[in-house]
Amino acid sequence: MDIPSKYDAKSVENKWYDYWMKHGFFRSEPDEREPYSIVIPPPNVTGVLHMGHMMNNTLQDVLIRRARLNGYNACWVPGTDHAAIATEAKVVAKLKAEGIEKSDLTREEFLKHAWDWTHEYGGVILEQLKKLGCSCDWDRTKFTMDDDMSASVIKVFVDLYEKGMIYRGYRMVNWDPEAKTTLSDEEVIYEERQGQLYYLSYAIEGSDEKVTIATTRPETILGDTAICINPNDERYKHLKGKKAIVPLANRAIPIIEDEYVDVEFGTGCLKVTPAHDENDKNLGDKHKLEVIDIFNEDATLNSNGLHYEGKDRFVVRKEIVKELEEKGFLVKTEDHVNKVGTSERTKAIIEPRLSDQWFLKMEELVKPALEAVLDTKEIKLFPSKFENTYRHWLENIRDWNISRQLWWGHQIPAYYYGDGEKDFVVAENADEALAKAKKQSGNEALTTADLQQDNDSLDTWFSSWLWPISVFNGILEPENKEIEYYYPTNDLVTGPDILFFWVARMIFAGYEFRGKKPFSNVYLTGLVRDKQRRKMSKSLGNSPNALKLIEEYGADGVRVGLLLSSAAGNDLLFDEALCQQGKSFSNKIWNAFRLVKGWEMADIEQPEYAVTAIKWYKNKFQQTLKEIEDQYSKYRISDALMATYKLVWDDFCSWLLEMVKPAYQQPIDEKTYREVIAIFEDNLKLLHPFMPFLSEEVWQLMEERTPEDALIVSKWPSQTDFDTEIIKNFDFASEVISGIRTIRKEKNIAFKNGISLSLINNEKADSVFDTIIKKMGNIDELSYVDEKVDGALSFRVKSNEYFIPVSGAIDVEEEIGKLEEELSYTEGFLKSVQKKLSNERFVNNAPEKVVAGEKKKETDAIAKIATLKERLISLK
RNA sequence: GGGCGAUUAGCUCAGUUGGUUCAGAGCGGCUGGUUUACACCCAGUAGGUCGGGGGUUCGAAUCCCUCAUCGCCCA
Repeated sequence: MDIPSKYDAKSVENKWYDYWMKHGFFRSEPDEREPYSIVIPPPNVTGVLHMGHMMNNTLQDVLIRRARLNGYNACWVPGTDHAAIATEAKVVAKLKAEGIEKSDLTREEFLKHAWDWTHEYGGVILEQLKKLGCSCDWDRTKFTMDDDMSASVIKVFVDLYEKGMIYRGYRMVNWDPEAKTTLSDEEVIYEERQGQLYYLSYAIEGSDEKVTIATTRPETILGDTAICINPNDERYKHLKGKKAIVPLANRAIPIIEDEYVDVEFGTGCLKVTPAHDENDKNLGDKHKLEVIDIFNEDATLNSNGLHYEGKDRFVVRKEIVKELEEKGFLVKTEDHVNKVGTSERTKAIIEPRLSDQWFLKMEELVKPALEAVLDTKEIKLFPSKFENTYRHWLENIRDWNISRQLWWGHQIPAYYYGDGEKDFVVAENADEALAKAKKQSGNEALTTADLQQDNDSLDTWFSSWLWPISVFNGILEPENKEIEYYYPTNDLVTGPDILFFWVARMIFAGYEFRGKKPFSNVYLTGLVRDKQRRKMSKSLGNSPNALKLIEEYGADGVRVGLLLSSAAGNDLLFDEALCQQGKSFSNKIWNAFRLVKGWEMADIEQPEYAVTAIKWYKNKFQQTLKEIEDQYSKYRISDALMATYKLVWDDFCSWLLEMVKPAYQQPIDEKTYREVIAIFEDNLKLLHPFMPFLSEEVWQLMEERTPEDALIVSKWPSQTDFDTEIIKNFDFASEVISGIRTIRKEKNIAFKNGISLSLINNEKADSVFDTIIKKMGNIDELSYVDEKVDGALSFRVKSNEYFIPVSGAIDVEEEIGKLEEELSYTEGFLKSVQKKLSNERFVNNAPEKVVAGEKKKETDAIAKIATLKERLISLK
């Protein structure tokens, strides 16, 4: 068979993915095995794969493939999220481009467009995940707006309402004037902006006096309903009980007192606009102030805005400052940096706004969620540093505003039958609503036509917080076989940016609706950044095209590249060079396979070096496997990969294969061959979670396999005891080989020229690796001697001395120089050890083990110094 | 403004409860090497007063204090 020297990822990836799919290896159904389940963090249904997804899903695939190899019934549930604001915004923009305004459409018409859009672009991202090798159970693919998923959301809403946990309130909310909807606190991003502080002069009613206030938002003076001073502020005491006149509006407003006012800020005198500021609203409630809302829903001014009606808030800010200045109300302006809230999705500046919204009480939901993560550790966060952040958020949480003024999403199941504030019912459908409405109103004549369903829809997260339950239909049929089997799920892999949006809320939902945690472990990945530490984003254009990367480096190469430097919770500075490293690794494994595959077997005796080499590798493999298991258990996936990488590249390829390799064009004995193949197979199993395609390809090329024998469903190597002695002996031998190589290099002795080696075995080193030293160093003759060999080059490993005689004169001066350097270094080392040992307090206080270690160092150093000195004398 | 975390080799990071190797890895660098699996390779090698200062201890990258710089979360 002629195998190309370069691994060609493109030609094999689709082949194996189809094969795995065809044989249903990703499929999971409840059976007698122990389950291992993961639910995917559902990406935006119309989104495309970006680096964050790639990393996130690679990690999930590693976990799920490893679980599968470990004999679990592995189930990875894929799906997508309807992403209310983002998707609605895209559809609105698309319609606009076609000359259609959303306001010209009915809800039904708009939803039809939205569904068309979803069907056209929906699920592209899932196809991309397949290219990456993700082994999701695609038959389970869910969408947050599937009928059953929607029904779950509505049922939960009704339940919570009936429990008194959902209420309607007239509250200050975060208003996105661009999307014309409210946002939850978590969807607001605070940014520092350079602005100005305007000092405005208000006249005092019935006097010539004026008072100056400082504000960052001069346009809101039209909504002012009070001036507030601190009662402890001597400067303004005389104003108590008086009234001030709002400039331009000429309204008289009361001057109130409250300790809330910071006397240090501005002039120590505050204008109060209850309709447009959270703190002012609180003041207003406390002092029973009038509320004047000056904005429309798109943040243009309404009729309270006088002659500014219809103009945008920022246009008005400029114009009103000009007018105030012209009319003498503007005292001065100062530069001022302030934090403004912006919409996570539309980037619009958030306007605090009073409106009727739906809220979910948080107080009770938070308790079990805090306990599970911080006390019982029923749910573990990796890395644990996020526990602090989690605690802080949960302890300061406010009720969750769950209504959105959007059409794309789950419509709130509240039905109004009258104009009164309480003339509504909450029900799962119109029929039930009618029955409830009749009962509640006492009006038996009501018909469905009299009911008006709430126009708002629910926050996207109000559906995704149910995800681990609803994908198994655990809301509608709480005792079905699937939910009982797969829930709680095992691991969740997601970014820390949605720790609050999603993770915490799933924990709330899990305890509230199942009385159980939704998952046991949460692995929080870092954000993917570019080399300059900038977040990957479309606007910066610094996000590489995911599919192009796969094409260039192979899915396995990209997976390895992403995992190599992605310690949990640490940001990943993405560099394509890492994918190149992954690709090189693929090629390395490929070529190891080519080498082994090319060997001719013969009925010859197994050489001693091969016996030893294989014995060593088997122990080394076990040692590494133990390490890898430990790293997996701590979710240190990149460390597990690095350990695998070094095992395969260094120990397997560079050492084992070189050690057992037959001479050029010579056959290999059958026993060694079989053992190397078995070892190779075990390596492939360790590699499979990271590099599924390459490992399966090599596995299948090794021999004919039935589908049941495919690598993806093979058995993970089991752990056994291992002998550390042989590993130590090997390490010693490898230092000897290294010494030989160094001398060869320094003296320009080509490897093909055999040399002889003599040694004084002060260390009483085991001779078991001698045949290997001979082979790896191309040593013709290896002899044990008692005396120094004159006229030979030498090196030392611990206190052992090695001599390589060379033809012609050796450079005595150079040799002496080297020896002296080594001697002075060792003497310095001995001195520091002896200093420690002569310190009584050290000897008395340090543990015996440590003292013994130091004494051993002392003995070794003394022995080495002796050999060095003797050698020097013989040369001089 | 409040809270949390970080600062170790040119880069990205390990370093577990303070103590066996006078601090480790990968990448990159440098030097040499291609008839004999792989130059997407092999071999060898250099590189760090563990951010600064102080303290506790027989002993500190590790614990405490302080300063500096950076990041994240919240208001």
